[in-house]
Amino acid sequence: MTGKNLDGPEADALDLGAVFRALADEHRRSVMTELAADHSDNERGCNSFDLPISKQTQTHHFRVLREAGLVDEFDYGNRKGIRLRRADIEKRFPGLLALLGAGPPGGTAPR
Amino acid sequence: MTGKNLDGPEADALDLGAVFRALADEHRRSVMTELAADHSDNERGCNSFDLPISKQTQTHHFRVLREAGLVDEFDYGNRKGIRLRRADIEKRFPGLLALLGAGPPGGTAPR
DNA sequence: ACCAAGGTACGAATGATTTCGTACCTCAGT
DNA sequence: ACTGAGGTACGAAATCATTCGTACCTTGGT
Repeated sequence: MTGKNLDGPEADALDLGAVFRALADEHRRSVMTELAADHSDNERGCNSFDLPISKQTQTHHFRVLREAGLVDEFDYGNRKGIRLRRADIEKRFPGLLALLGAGPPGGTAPR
Repeated sequence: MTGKNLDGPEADALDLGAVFRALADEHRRSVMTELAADHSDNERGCNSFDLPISKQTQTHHFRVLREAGLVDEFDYGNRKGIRLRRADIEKRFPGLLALLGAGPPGGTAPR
């Protein structure tokens, strides 16, 4: 098989608490910010995020994102990919993804 | 004096991580949801939220909300009040407060 | 069949959060 | 001046999160 889907919650079942908890972590938020910024919404290799943490910890974080319903995860045994669940997120929490762009307290347009 | 203001971060300094961390807790989120729902934005007694936790713990939670920049806190020695920093929040993270209404996974209009 | 790269499972250590007990403070009313 | 309601400070217990070490699995290539 070319890719097995690991599933998270249904679109309507996304829980705001789980979502905020997922986005509270800096590493997970950086992943989500990158995903939200790229509007092509292509599947992306889990290795392509430059996370300064061990792979075991990365496994943990990607799992949290999936269980919060923020990404779909694809397991190729060898390699893994995730894809932003943009439509589901926008449907249930419109505007949430746009917030990720407001990132650093310096703002997008300093002064 | 009739009310001393305890201060949190400036409007431009609101940190997304701190905000998400603050909103990740169920009790704090319930407070914020109530505040966001009432558009009068009046100062509100800290006692008026029916939190099922001890007062020491409430002190802790209100402090977290203030330090995240989500509310202003007013100390009357005897009694305390908080007020939603709606304008500041909307300016820095537009749409965030609206998300709090999407609360329970049942949705606002179940079938 | 072997190896290397990427990933997971399990468990442990560390760190942060949540919670409350005890003690104390402040104002309003009596 | 006393009391009661509401709040805080400090500290401790318990719980949850983050992180990684070790061991193992899977796929692709040699």
